[in-house]
Amino acid sequence: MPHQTGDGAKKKSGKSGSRSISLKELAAHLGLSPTSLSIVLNDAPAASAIPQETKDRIFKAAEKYNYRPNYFARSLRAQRSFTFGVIVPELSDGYSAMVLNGVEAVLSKEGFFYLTASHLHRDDLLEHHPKMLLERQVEGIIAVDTPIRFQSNLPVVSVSGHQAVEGVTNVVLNHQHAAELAVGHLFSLGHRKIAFIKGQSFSSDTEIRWETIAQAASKRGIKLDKNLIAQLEGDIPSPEIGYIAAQKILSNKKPFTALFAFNDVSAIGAIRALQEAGRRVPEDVSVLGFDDIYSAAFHNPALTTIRQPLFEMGSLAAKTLLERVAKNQPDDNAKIPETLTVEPKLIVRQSTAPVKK
Amino acid sequence: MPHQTGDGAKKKSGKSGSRSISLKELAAHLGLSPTSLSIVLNDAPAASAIPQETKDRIFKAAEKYNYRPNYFARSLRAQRSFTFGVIVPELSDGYSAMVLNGVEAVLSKEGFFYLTASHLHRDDLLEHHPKMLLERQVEGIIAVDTPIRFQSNLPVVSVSGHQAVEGVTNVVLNHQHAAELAVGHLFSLGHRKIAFIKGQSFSSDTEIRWETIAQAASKRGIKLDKNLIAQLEGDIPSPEIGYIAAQKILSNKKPFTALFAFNDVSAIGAIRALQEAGRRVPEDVSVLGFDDIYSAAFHNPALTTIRQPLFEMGSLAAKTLLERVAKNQPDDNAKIPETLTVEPKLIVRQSTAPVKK
DNA sequence: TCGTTTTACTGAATCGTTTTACTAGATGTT
DNA sequence: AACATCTAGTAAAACGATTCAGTAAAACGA
Repeated sequence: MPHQTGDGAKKKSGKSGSRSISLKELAAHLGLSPTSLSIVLNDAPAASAIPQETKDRIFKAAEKYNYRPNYFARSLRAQRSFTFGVIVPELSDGYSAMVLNGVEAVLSKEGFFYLTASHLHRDDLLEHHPKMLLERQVEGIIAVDTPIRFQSNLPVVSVSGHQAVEGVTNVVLNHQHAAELAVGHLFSLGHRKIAFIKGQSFSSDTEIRWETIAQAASKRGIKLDKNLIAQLEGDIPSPEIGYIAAQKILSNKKPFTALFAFNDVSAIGAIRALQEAGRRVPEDVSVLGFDDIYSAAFHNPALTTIRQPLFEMGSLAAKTLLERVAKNQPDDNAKIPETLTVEPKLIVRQSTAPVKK
Repeated sequence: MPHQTGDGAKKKSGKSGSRSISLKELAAHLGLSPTSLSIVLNDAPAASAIPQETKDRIFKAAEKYNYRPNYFARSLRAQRSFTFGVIVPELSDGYSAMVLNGVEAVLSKEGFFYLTASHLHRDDLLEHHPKMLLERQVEGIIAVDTPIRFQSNLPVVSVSGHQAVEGVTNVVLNHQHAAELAVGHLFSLGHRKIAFIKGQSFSSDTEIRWETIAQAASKRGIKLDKNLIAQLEGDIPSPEIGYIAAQKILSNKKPFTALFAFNDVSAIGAIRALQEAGRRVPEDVSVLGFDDIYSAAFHNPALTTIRQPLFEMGSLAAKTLLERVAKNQPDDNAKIPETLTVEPKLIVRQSTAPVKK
C-alpha cells in the first residue's frame, strides 16, 4: 500500500545532498515514537485513536522533511515489491514496445513498476532472466511472445503465448477471426493463388496463425501450394527477412496474385522483392500485412493489414496480473482466466486490389 | 490506491509453493550460525579462516536447498539496489527502444536491472516519474531524449540531452559532423534549394540539429528560406506528422529540389506528401532522413539517411553510469565526463539523386 | 465508587542479510 | 614459559518500516 503524502507541492526541496530522513529520525523530531508515525501515515486501523491535532503535526513534519518511506525496508517487511517482470524477445521490434506501452500505462497508475528482460531468442537467457526476476522478488511476470520455460508459483500472464501452462493466463488475438478477415478479403478481391510468408519458427504466433489461415483458405477452396509458402528466418526485426522469404517464393516461378505476409515488417521487405522482380503492387500482386505498425499507413503503397491491438493487449495483461496479485489465494486456481481474447481489424489501404482479369 | 487486504504475512504456505529458504534456516540445518554462512557465501575476508571442508558443506547445502539471498534484505543492509531508472518519451517510437537495447545489453551482464518510465512529453510525468524512481532507490538515472526537470544527488546520464546540468553526463551524437555529412551530400549532388523539416519543439535534438544544419548550409552558400522550413508537431511517432509538415512546405509553392527531414519516420511521411503532389522521389526531389531505422532500407524508395548509433549510445550510457556508481566519491565531481560523443554515418540509398539540369 | 472502555500512545519483535566485535582453543616464537 | 598469532567460529547490532501486545490515564457507566 503505497503511502501518499499531499503531492503536487512545488517545493524545490532545498538541500541537495541530504539523504532522506528515516521514520525514526522524524519521530525523534516530533517527540513521538516511530510506531505512532507509521500508524498515522499509513492510516492503519489504530489511527482512529490518534487525535487529529497529532495527525496534523505528523503530516506537516513529513511534508516539511520530505519523508519518504524506505522502499526496501517496507518491502522486506511486507514481502511485496510492487514490481512485475516483463520478458520480451527484444525491444526494438515495435511489437514488444507497443505492448509495453500498454503495460506501463496501467501499472504506473497503481504505483507499480516493471523490470524488462530481453531473451533475444536465446535458450540460456530464456532460463536465466526469469530466475533473475524471481530473485528480484517480482510479484508476477508478463511474457510477451515468449515461451514459458520456467516454473514458479507466481502469477504469469502471457501475451501471444500459445502454450496451455497451468497458472498462466494467455492474452491472445482472435486468430481465427484474423484469418477470416485476411483470407476473406483476398478471396473477395478474386485472389485464388495466394502466397504466404510464415513467421519464424520461434515466434509463438506462427503456428496458430498458420493453422487458422489454412482453415480459412480450405473453407474457400483455396489450395495451399508448397511452392508459394516461405518461412521467415533470422531474428532481426528488419524487413530484410521478408525480402529474402519473398525471393524464395519468386524463385519457384509459380504464379500467384496475392501474398499474405506474417507481419507488416516482412510485408515491406516482400514488396521490395516483388518490385525488383518486376511485379507491381497491387496491380500484379496484392500484399497483405499483419500488425498495423505505425509506418504501415505510410509505406509505398500503403499497406493493407490486419491490426492487432497491441497496446490493449499490454494493458489487459497488466490489469489481469494486478487482479491476480490482489486476490492472491493460491487455492483459487480455478478462478484464473485461461485465455483472454482481443479482436483484430482489417485495415484496407493500397497494397491490395482486385485480381486482374 | 488499493488497500492491502488484512491477511498479512500469516500464510506460512508450506506446500508445493516452497517459499525460498532463509539464511537462518539454512544455518540451522547445518548447525552453524548465519554469520558463518554469510561469510563463506560472499567470500568475505574472514572466509580465509574457514576450512575448505566447512565451506564445501555450506556450498552444497546452499545448492541443495536452492538458497537465494533475499534481495530486499540485502539491499536494505547494503543500501544498494543494483537498479537504474530509465526515463524515455515513449517506447514505441523505435528510437528509445533501440537505446534501451543497448542499455540492457550492458546492464544484464553486471546483474543490474532497470525500471522504465515514459513521460509522454507531459510536464506532470516529467516531475513525477523521477521522484518515483528515486523512491525506488535507483542508483542512477538514464534520461533518453528527455529534459532534466528533477534534481538529485544521483549520477545521471542523458542520451541526446543538450542541457549542461551539473553532474549530468551527456551522450550525444556529433551533430556538427552529421550536418556536414547531410548537407555536404545534398550539396555535392547539386542541390541548392533545400527544404527542411525541423523536429518538434520538445525534442532535445531539435535545436542543435538545426543550428549545425544552418552552419553547414551557410558555409556552402545555401540560403535558408523560411518558406521551405516546417516544424514537426504532435507527439505520435507516426509518419503522419512528417506528411503534414511536408504539405505545409508544399503549400508555400516555393521551388526546392531536396528535403532534409528530422528523422526517417517523418521522411517517410514527407515522401508520401511529395508523391501526392506529383513530385517523384528522387527524380524531382531528393529526400534525406535521419536515424536509419530498420525500415529505412526497405522503404520505397530506400531512404538515404544519417545513421545514429543508438544501440551504442545506450550501451555507452549504461557503461558510464556503472562506472560513476562504482567509484562513488561525491567530491569526485571534477572527474565526471561532461560529454561523450558518438559519430554519425551517411548511408546513401535511393531517395537522393543528383539535381536535374 | 468501582470497573470497564476508550484514548493516546510506546516497546519490542520481525522481515533477512551483512558486519563488527568478540571468544576460546590451537599453534608458533623467542 | 610467556606472548603473539592463527583458526574456527559466534552473538549482537545494524539497515528502516510495520505490527503485536501492552500501558497508563481519562472518560464513562452502574
